[in-house]
Amino acid sequence: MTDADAPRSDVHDGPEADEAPPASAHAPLTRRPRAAVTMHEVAARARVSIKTVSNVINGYPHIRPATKERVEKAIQDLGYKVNASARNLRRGRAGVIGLALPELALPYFAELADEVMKAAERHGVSVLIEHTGAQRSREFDVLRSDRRSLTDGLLFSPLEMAQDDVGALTVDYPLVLLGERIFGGPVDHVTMANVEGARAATAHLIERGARRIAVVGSHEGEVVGSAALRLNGYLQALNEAGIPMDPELIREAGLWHRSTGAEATRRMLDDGVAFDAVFGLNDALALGALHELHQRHVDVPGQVKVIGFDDIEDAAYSTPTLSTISPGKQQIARTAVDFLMERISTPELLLGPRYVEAEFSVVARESTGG
Amino acid sequence: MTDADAPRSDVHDGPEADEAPPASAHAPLTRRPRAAVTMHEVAARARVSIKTVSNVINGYPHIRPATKERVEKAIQDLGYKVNASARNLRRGRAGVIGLALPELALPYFAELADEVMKAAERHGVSVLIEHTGAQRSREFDVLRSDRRSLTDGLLFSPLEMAQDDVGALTVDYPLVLLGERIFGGPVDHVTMANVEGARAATAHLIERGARRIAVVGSHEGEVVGSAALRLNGYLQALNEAGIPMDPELIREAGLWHRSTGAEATRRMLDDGVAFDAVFGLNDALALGALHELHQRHVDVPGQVKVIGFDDIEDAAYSTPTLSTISPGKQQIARTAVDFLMERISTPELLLGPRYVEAEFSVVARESTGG
DNA sequence: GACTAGTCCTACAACGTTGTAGAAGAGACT
DNA sequence: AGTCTCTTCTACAACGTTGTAGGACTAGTC
Repeated sequence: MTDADAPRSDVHDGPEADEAPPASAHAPLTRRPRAAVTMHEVAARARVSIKTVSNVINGYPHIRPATKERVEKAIQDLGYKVNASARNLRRGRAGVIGLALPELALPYFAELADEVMKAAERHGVSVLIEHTGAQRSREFDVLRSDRRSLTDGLLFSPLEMAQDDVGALTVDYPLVLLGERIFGGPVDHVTMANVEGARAATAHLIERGARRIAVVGSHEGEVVGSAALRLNGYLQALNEAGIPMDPELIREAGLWHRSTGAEATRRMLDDGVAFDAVFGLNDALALGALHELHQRHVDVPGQVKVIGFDDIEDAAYSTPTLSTISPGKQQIARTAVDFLMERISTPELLLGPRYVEAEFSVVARESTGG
Repeated sequence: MTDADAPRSDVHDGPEADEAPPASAHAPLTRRPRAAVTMHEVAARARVSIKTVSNVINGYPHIRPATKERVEKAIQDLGYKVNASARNLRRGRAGVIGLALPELALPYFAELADEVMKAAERHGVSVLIEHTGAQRSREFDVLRSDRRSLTDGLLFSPLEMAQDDVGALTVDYPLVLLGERIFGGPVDHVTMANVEGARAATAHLIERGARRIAVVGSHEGEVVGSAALRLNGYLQALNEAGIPMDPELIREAGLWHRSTGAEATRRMLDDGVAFDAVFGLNDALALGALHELHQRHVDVPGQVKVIGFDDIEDAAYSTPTLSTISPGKQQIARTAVDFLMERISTPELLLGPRYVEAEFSVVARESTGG
């Protein structure tokens, strides 16, 4: 049972370099620099065909235990790793999905990315993250980028594209849209219950006795988009409660950062507008408002109640802790990844675009006396 | 000038499926499901060899302008995109680097990832992010994962592996280590000036009059690691100022979250330990401390000054705003990516492991009286 | 008008894997 | 013994790209 006389069948097409230089004891310290082990080498060592190695790796059932062991040992010994490029080429699939979002430094997107990665892991795929930097042109670029061929599909969360750009969503790879910039496109769309969530946030403030509820973060003239939808929910709640809307209480903030939230609040205070609550259209804005109110020695929740939207982690640790709407990030991520993987694995199934709004909940914390 | 009679040279090995089914008028509405355009089809349309298409795409200089135009038009017409798997297989390079970190939901890592992606973009490569969830076993897994063949190299930021695990860093692909868990490994290492930064933070508190400076976030028994190094810097600063160290002021916190920072502070207050400053070993801890001090109506910076470490974005928007040490995240990211790309593109250059500490700065904000 | 030196293009053979087809042998049933 | 089925394995040909080698021109040189 020596190695030498084995009938090495499939060896002729293996790399010739594999033959040891005859009897010249080569310095074993010279580690071979970068020659990755291939199936051929494993096959030669285990004295099976390269296809059998492939079969072992892919869990093909009809393999004699002895053979399987021999192959597995050879894999161990040589430290073999499958070459993903070759496998992907052959299988026509990359095992990678793309996630395009504005910026990881924005907490909501970092947390979303986190959930997406966890969801992707359940499907055994990796995630390639791409930044758009919230630049319109880069959002278009991402859709047509060469990198698309590195991924089997894309989760796309635009922040600048608008309803008119719906045409750009017609692409020849699986695409799932996130967010609320575009509706009714030709693709699966997973989003949060913006209108209902905002209505609930506002209703929560009303329940706690607020009557002059300021909104921070509106976007003048917007029709869809988080700002418009959430403002809509706010107006619905006021209406339901029979509270008149006061335009002075609706404050613009282009970017939804703490700084802009603080600034909008500052202006409102400077304008002398009376209010007993602030609805920040996202948590960053609300935290900014909180910050400014504290600066001005306005008691929260005593004089002014504050609520946000998104339930980012910070909201639980601010001073005071921030009430907010939890939009179901995990459900969004899971649904989106499930949809995408479904499209990827059964492209022949030509079902129409699906639309899902995740379930939200009101998280009552100190900032609303909660 | 029809297409039909063109002498289609290189076509015999093109996909046979391309031939239309004989005269059966197939419903034109049935969009061809998923047959990506290949170079073969572009070549056939432009009536050149497939290699010429490749040459055009890769900017090979000796191509007649007319030919080039014809090829480019065909690419346009067919919407051709190169297949990354095939290219990578052939080139032996993926154009993707891995970034393994504990969790994106931790602000420091989200911001680091952001900077890494920007740095990667300058090199024209994509970033595949992997979570370790701060689990020791997963940190080992990441180093040996199958996914390594999807990437040309790895930026690795462990949080649980320790000095003893240095052996695991001997891998056969380019690897750059981040963080301060392991030193003196066989790989390039980029980190921040933990000791010096912590010393500066402590000195800053001393300058502002603090004498009983509590530390929140220590890790008992740790020798390397951010906790140990930063504690070390703290002790050095005390020593330089001739202030005796009081063990009661050094408070443990395993995880560096706001909640644990708040809790450690709470315990310290409950214990009745007197202190006039808190050095949170990271910003999250410091923000937690800030939160707890506020709950207990302790004035910051009046009664107690607080400083953190990392300069996460939140630090600038807390109430009061948090002084901190800015560790040079951008420099870290850029240096790490530069090192990695250098290793990837010139693997034959066997230079020894390099070690870089980024430059830090003290950011004085309200929490230390600004 | 033969040589050399480009220029522009093509054919072929890889890269490392997996799907398809099928061969060889063992066992089970006529 | 002959047929059938199942198990276990192998050979071959792809997947779509690019490096190598070289062929067919054109233009310049002596």
